[in-house]
Amino acid sequence: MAADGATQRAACGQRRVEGSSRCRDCEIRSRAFCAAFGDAELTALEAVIETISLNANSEVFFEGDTADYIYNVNAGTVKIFKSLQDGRCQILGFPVEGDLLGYPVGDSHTYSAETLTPVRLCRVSRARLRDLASGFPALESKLLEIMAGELAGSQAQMTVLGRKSAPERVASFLVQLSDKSIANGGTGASLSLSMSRHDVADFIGLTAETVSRVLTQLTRDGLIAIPQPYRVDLIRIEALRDLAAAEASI
Amino acid sequence: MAADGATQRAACGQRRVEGSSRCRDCEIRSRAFCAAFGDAELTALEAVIETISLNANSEVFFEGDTADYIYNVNAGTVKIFKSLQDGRCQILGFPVEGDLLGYPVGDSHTYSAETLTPVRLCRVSRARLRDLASGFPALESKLLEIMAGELAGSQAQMTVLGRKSAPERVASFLVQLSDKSIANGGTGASLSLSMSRHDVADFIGLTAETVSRVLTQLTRDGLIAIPQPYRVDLIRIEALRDLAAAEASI
DNA sequence: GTCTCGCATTGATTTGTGTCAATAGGCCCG
DNA sequence: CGGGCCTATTGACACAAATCAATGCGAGAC
Repeated sequence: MAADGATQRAACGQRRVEGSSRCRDCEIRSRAFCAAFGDAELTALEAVIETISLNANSEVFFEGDTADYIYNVNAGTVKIFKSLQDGRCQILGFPVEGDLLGYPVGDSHTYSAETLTPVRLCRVSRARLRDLASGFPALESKLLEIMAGELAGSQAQMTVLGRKSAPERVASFLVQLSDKSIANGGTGASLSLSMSRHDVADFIGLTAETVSRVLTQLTRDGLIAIPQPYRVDLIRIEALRDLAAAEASI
Repeated sequence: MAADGATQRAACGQRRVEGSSRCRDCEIRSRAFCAAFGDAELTALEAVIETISLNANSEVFFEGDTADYIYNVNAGTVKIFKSLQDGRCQILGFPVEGDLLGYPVGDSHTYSAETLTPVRLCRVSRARLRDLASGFPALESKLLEIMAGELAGSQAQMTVLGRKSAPERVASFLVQLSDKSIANGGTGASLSLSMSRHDVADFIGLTAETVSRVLTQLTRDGLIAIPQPYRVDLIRIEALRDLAAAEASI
């Protein structure tokens, strides 16, 4: 799903603001924060939302930037990350369609965001959203639900980063992608990665070489197959889950 | 670690419910989610809040438990953590007075919580809180703000766990404690730890031995002093900040 | 007072993962 | 079609932190 979009990239401006969008036709509305708005409120929402298209490998915002907008990913994959002085990088997540980008509170962005593939975003001014929210308590309720989900996700990832071995980390990553794919209607058995080995490594706290070695080993053990570098088939997914779930099964 | 608490539990009442509390006299109300309530609403709040006292080393709830309540720490220190099957443990944080325990959404707790010191908690039924919230949009707004702050904190910790060296991790931990102490009105130069070396290690993704070695080295280098095992004086705090802030200074 | 137990510290050694380096494959471009 | 570039893979080696082990210290029990 990643590479095909490259055609759109063409020679056009890296960031195209396409103006107001038709939220009532939006296919992912039910998965985004916009789900908080009923049909009646959609007109108000459409008035404050802009749609933006970005090429692959372009920045959305940097850590420390004033946070004037929040975004919703409409299509494509983004990486959000924190950088250290010497170039080390911790990737915090890979938001895809339906995911929120940027927090609804705070003055500035606490992480950087960069596209991995061509991406379509919805952008809303936070000031305007705040005005809207005063009339719709359901919005803050929805945002709260989203933030709580993200917090639980970060805490699971803290466990991966702080306490799991390299094979457990890679398995956790693959299972996570698989689950997300299933949630979006896929089978979860064949994954299309939109990020490099290096990005995977920066997400799970390893190096690209170690990720590569572990993937090779998992292939030898028959848990996965890698027909192309950016495609992973999960052959023995229960075994992968066992490896990933060093977690106590509550 | 859940096991040791079992001994103490027998002797004295492990959990004393002290009944409704007087929120208008509460000294930490401005730091807790209860700050969302104005003086007028305090009576309603007092009606649904219970105060609980716990000994050190007693569990508040376990990961997977049905989340009927959320809690606010009133006094003392708690640890929240996730356990792996083989006993590995990742501590997610050390909530202290003013901090929220448990999420306002979701069916069950996503982590376990255990006291490190004697603790006083406020407990609110989530169902009752939901009823209250329908009348006060400020509550969800406040909860949203709290969750966003916690999310930003987890993401900073992900960077510590995924990308920092042992000395950087220990320095990050000390600076974080110092900042929290300053925020609560202290000088931030002399810290009283309420957790063991082992707990520190489980928080920053090391072993107790490594934490001990790093602390010894920092002492030799004159950055800190350790008059007693549970007390740390930060002598050259700028140097500690430099070490911790491998972060790009935005 | 002495015994015991848990925790912190320190040392010796091992090991998992990082680092450095070389090779190979895919893709775009001229 | 060949050249350059980027990424993935693989190997050899180094090193940071884990593991294993021993000692010491302080608090509570009796």
